[in-house]
Amino acid sequence: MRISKKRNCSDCIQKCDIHDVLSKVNGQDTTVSHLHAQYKKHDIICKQGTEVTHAMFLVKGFAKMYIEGLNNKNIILYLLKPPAYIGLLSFFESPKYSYSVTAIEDCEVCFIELDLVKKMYIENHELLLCLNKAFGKSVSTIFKKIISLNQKQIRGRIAENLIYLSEIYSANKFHLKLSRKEIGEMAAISEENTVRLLSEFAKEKIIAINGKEVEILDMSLLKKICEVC
Amino acid sequence: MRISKKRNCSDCIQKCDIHDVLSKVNGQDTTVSHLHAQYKKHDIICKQGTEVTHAMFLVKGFAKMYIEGLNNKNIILYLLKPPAYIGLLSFFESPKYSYSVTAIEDCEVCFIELDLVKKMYIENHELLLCLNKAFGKSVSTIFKKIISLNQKQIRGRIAENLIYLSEIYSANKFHLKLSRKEIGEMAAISEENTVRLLSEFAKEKIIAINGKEVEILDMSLLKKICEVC
DNA sequence: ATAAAAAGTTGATTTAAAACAATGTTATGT
DNA sequence: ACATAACATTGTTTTAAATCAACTTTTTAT
Repeated sequence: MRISKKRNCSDCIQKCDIHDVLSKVNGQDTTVSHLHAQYKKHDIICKQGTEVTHAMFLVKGFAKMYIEGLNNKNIILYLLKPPAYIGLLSFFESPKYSYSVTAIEDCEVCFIELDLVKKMYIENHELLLCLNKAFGKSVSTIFKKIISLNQKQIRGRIAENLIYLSEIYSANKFHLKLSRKEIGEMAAISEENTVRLLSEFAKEKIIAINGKEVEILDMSLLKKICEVC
Repeated sequence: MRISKKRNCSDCIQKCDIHDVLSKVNGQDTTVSHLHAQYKKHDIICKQGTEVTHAMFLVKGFAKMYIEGLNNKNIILYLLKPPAYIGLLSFFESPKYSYSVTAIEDCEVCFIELDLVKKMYIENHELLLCLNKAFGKSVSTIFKKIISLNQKQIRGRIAENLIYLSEIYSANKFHLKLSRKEIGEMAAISEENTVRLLSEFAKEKIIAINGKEVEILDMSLLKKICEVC
């Protein structure tokens, strides 16, 4: 973590739900400020097993949300794309993070006092519904992940993750911020197998890959592979 | 599902949080009644993909909570022991169940109008915290499950589940309501391997098994196997 | 009481993926 | 500019678990 400084909500490039709520309550010009922190690539934003001290909101930059497993092997559940709540799953009465979040590129995170969020969560119906909805969505995504990781073959899992990355970047051609190892961690696959499968897909003209540049050439076939394997 | 009839909360053998809250608000004698339904073993209490219509509370009998996967293979996340909320995870703004719950023995379930729960959830701080806490706990359990299913060997996973069953039944000797196939589904293992491993443990005098009767003879060794594999 | 279905078990083979080893390429630090 | 570390790739072998087949036992239905 690098620079940390207080920033007024009205100066923020993102307008989170909390800001929206405060705006409605206090008028357009809110005087609330929160700590904003800058993270460089590979910096840990929150660490599994540590105590929750703030609600966090990703303002800028992508991050990965993962569970730290055995033998230094992680499983990446999903990527966080701004604007997004970080650590939301632990907001619901869990004193410690049960997963970690790490920047995969330079990020900016807004730290909101937990007490303020809790107070507003209880007092504001709209915010409560909003946060709960985001939460519920995370959970159902995780259930699908469980089935995928356990019941699909690695080829289908890599295909699935390529589709996911395409959706996250809203493009069929994108620049990866993840290493091969990390792509593998998204699918619970070894790095060597990840490379092999990516090469296979390239050879089959399903994707084109050049270093970190990836382009999906045959999305419909990728989707078929995803369903069948 | 068999018999369904309205039952007054004060007549219920369990006193859920909602009853507790209503008691405090309206005095000890609440006139609220909810539909109670009886389920036989194997009856589906809620089905993945169907719409949430009520909040449900398990009053009597054990049930399994599972995700329906590919090729008719389920993964059982955990067992529900009364008193317990059913379908709580879908209460948080998910219109459809993302998992299923099925009775593993005769069960009684209380159906609470969703609107009532939502109203009380918003109006009552204590209930909100209570439900959120139960929810957060489910989620962190699921994360551990993900690591276990993906990173442990099947021997460790079976050991882990035997320990879990012992905890659920609060005894080192218990009568299984689950089939071998279902035990396997708790650990994402085939039925044949499940039987093999149970036989191995019996052979090694770690457990004694006689049909559905299971007794854990060496809990500390089981825990070691669970950690190492 | 009996037949059929479901569940449990055992043995053997196949398969999918990890693991291991070695080499090459790219990025980073000095 | 160069050395080192990190990342990527390729080839091969090993391993863990699934799958398949066949049989036995238990439970359920008639």
